[in-house]
Amino acid sequence: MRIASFNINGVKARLPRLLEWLQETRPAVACLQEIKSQDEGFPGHEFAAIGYHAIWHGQKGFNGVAILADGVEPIEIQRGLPGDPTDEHSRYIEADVFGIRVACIYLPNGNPVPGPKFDYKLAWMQRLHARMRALRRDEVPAVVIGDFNVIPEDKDVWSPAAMAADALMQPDSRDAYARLLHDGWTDAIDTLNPRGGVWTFWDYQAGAWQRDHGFRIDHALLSPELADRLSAAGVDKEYRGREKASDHAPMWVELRR
DNA sequence: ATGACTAATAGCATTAGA
Repeated sequence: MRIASFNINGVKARLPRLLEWLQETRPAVACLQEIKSQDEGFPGHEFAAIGYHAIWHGQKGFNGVAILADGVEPIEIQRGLPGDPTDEHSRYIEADVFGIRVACIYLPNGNPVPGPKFDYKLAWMQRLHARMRALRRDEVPAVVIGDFNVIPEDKDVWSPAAMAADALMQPDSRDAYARLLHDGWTDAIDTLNPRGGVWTFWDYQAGAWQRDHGFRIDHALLSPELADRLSAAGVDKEYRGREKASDHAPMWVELRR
């Protein structure tokens, strides 16, 4: 069973690419980030027409997340990341699908550093840590998947020097990511590609795609109950090269039944 | 090199992304 994640950078702008990817790769669950749509503008009927049921948490202009499931209705557990009632960003949605707890996240970018956006990123990561500890306590098979906006190690970026000042690879960002893993979560792509060199994002600018100047910021973290079932993980890289592509490529994990 | 693209919203530029 495949669970996939795709930062689509606009659900309306990306709709043809998105439908194409769903039909060609047919993941059981597809988590979307940056739908950049209000709830009422989300094209749920387009996904229903090809057999996917969806739940979503939208917002005007930017952010926004969704969970699509092949042939079943996701059972929504949580909308919005708990821990700060003043946070109005739509960056978290969690559901039970096929007996698995699926948390779809769009972690704040945090640039520029330093500043209030970076502070928000680190605070958001603390709240995510608390939520993930709660998931571990419940001992449910769980996957936290999406755009983490963290380059975990130097092996996960084409040029550590070029990105050194970026929020995505500040020591504070990396430490916070490592703390998530310390509770027993498995970074699926990293576990199966320990030497690194796997990218999920290529900037639109400066010919980054053509030069393969990318990095890995989209991750799937598996609870111990699910890590035992991991059989493969990868990136659908070729979709980054298609017409009107997102700046992210889809990534996925394959789980044994 | 405070650059370069792209999407969304409201325009005839600005914000946000990473």
